[in-house]
Amino acid sequence: MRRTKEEAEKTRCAILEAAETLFLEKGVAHTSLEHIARHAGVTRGAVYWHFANKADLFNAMLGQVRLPPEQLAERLRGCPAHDPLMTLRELCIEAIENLARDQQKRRIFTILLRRCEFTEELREAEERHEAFINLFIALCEQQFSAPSVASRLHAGLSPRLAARAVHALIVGLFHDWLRDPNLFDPLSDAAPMIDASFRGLIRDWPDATVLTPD
Amino acid sequence: MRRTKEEAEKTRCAILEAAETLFLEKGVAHTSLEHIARHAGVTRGAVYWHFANKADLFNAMLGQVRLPPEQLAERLRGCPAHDPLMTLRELCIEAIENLARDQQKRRIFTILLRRCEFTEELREAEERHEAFINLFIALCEQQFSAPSVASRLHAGLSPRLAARAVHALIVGLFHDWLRDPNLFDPLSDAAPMIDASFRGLIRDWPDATVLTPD
DNA sequence: CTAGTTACATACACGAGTGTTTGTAAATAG
DNA sequence: CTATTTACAAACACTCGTGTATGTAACTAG
Repeated sequence: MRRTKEEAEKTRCAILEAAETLFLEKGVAHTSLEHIARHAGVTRGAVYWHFANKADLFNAMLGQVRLPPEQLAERLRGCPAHDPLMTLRELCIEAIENLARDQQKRRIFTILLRRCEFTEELREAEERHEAFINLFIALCEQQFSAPSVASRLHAGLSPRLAARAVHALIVGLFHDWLRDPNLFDPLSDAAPMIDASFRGLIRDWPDATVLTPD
Repeated sequence: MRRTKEEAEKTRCAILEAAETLFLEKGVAHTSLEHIARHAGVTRGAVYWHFANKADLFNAMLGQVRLPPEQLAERLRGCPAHDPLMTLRELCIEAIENLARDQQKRRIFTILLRRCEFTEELREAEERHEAFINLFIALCEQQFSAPSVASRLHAGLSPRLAARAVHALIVGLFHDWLRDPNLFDPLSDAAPMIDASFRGLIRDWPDATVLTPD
């Protein structure tokens, strides 16, 4: 019962969706291709037709969305040179808000953070993801290194350390919130928390009331 | 070739150590009890003698050390009521330093954060661990709720939010550093980063020079 | 209209992993 | 000194998962 091209594309999506659901539910290693196929209403034959193996399917799943590290790095790379800190601040807040808004991104990032073991077969995905993280940290450090910014760092802090601190906070917020979405509300709480972080790093960081007047 | 009691205890430890090594290296789900047994120089018979199954072995491995969330919660629960913030600050810094010093703790925490999928069989361990995290956050919030502290919070922040921010930073630092130990040096960098966080939360947080005069 | 291709389903071969059972030599209790 | 555990090793039975090979009906290009 051969399907038309668009029907084939639909089964491909169904397989990706089933993988997403089951990976999230039972973990990547504990989900077999048979599980995925059945959940998608097809057989393993279809899965092997569209994907080479589980790692390939995993990578395809990740490729569907831009995850926070990638998006942050991308947008930070092309950001205006003037007032680099404010841009960084807004990007961080947006990243958290976006994760809360985009359900699929949320599921996939949860899988990455809490539902998979980065063993040999998933090494490629891991390295790609870590590369974006490192890029973000580097760009972040670059923002803090601008002369107009570095001089405003609190005593005891270097641009390097400030960048690490910002990234750690974001990763921690992601991790915590994905574990328990009741811990805080990204839409209302992201800004004050990020601002608190910047305030601890930069000497004359403006008041929250100035940043969010309404 | 029956062993004496102390010899049996040694093989038990050898199995635990092998499990630790292999879990860290290849992930929990991707390590079989056969692997562990061989690495420990015994057969699966010995493993099944000392432990009921993989989950039991995993729990025993976790039970060997107090992980940061547990330790933080414990020490924070019995901390002196006066100057709660300084105590909290020092506990946070110590937690990061301890993780860097204690190799075993570091390996086991890495396994928990990056080398295991919390599926059904490991649910018990996960819930126990999360309980300590939630306890720490609650105690942390309690510190920020003390009248003498809450009034010093920056605008836009609640004790609740401050507690979440502190925990997120710590989790993020753990996560980042365990991923790449070159990102920063826990022994020298923990204090300035934690101080920066508190400075962003509390209005009159003292200078770094005051806290570390030498 | 038909040859070739596509999009799968089905079947097969194989290994790996688990849990259990049985065997056994040595330690230990009495 | 004998009986009974202990602390495993070895063997067994079973399931699950993978990868591949083969079958096949429908689509599609010419």
